[in-house]
Amino acid sequence: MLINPSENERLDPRVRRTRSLILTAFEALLAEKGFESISVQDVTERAQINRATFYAHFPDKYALLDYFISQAFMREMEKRTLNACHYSPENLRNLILAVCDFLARLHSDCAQPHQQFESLAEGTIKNILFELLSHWLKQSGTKISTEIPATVAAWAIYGLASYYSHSKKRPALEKFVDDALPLVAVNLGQFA
Amino acid sequence: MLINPSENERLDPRVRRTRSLILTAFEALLAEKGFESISVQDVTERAQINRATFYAHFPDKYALLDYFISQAFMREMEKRTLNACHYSPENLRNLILAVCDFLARLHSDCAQPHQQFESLAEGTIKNILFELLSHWLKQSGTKISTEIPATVAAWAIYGLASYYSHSKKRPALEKFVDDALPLVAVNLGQFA
DNA sequence: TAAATTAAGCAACATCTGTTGTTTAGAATA
DNA sequence: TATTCTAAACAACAGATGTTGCTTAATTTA
Repeated sequence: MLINPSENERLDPRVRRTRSLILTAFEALLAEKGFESISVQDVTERAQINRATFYAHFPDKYALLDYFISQAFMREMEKRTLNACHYSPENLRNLILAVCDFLARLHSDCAQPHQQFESLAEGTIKNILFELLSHWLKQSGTKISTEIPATVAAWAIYGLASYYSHSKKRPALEKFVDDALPLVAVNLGQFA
Repeated sequence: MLINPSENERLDPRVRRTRSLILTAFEALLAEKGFESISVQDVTERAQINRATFYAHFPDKYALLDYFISQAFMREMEKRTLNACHYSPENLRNLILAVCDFLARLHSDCAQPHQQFESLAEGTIKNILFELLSHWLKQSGTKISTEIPATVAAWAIYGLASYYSHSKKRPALEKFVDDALPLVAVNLGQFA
């Protein structure tokens, strides 16, 4: 389902248009009310498309959320060129920063990010993080299995970012990452 | 909403009965089909209660899932007396073991544990884990803030357990925990 | 350009949701 | 025990869901 820019271009323009209408409408609605109270109806009315058309693109609103988050998060990774690189403390630092930033923005952009919304978004983002970290660690050419360290790192990073983005009075991001980085890096030294 | 055993007893027996009927029905349905395709109707028919009665107990099926998981997980923690103790590598080991075990069982008990189900269960369990770990770390009487280490530990533990419970050919649990423990313990030494 | 392909619009469906008002029956209390 | 309280059953509601078959219009392709 997830589409990269190049194959996006040779997609039927009607499809591109509809998808973009859906995503824009969804984003606007998220700014107004919580995910749980957004219906497929709401989305299609706002997007000015037929409701049946929605179902030709997504099985349900949960799939839409997944696509929406994936797409936004991957774009963020690409923008920061974190997708194509290797493990180093500096890159890890930037990754943590990026995730904190992304979540903080997500929270400020969404009217009422409730439990359900957050849990689903978390699953989506963590999957991407795990893939990305696995890729990083394998660059080191090590024979050690990367799965366990990548798992711990992906979950820990998300946990930290989630904690940061929920803090009442958010500490300065840079300072927070200074504190957080070593707790993640400590297990990755062997891949540097 | 979550009820401990003592106050459960002095609850109106009709309420106790209904709740137990709902939970039993829900558990049975989870063994048959995925959470996404279980409707409130399904639950109330199986439980042989009126549908409107369901809504007197839970706002929707997501709240039911949350309650179901919380309740089962907390009971597991109590059984292993992990709820009332402090941080030590040995206790941490038991905790990781317990979470792995719980998730593995959850997966074998549920017909089709899909993304949505897992994400929601994860949120519920991790909240409990975070509270429990915060409690542990505070026992040490340290002045250091426990929030960041507790966050990293809760997320990392869940990540590991999730990884374990998804492994195709599950390694021996004891062995897995031997490998996993140090990655979590490394950040908690100061609270021993 | 003409023909073939396929996305989007439209309408109608059975089903499920969450809510409300009323009645009935079981539990707590005086 | 008699009375009061309140949970559960029941019925009916407007609204949303996910699906289908059909028509229309845009696009790709030959």
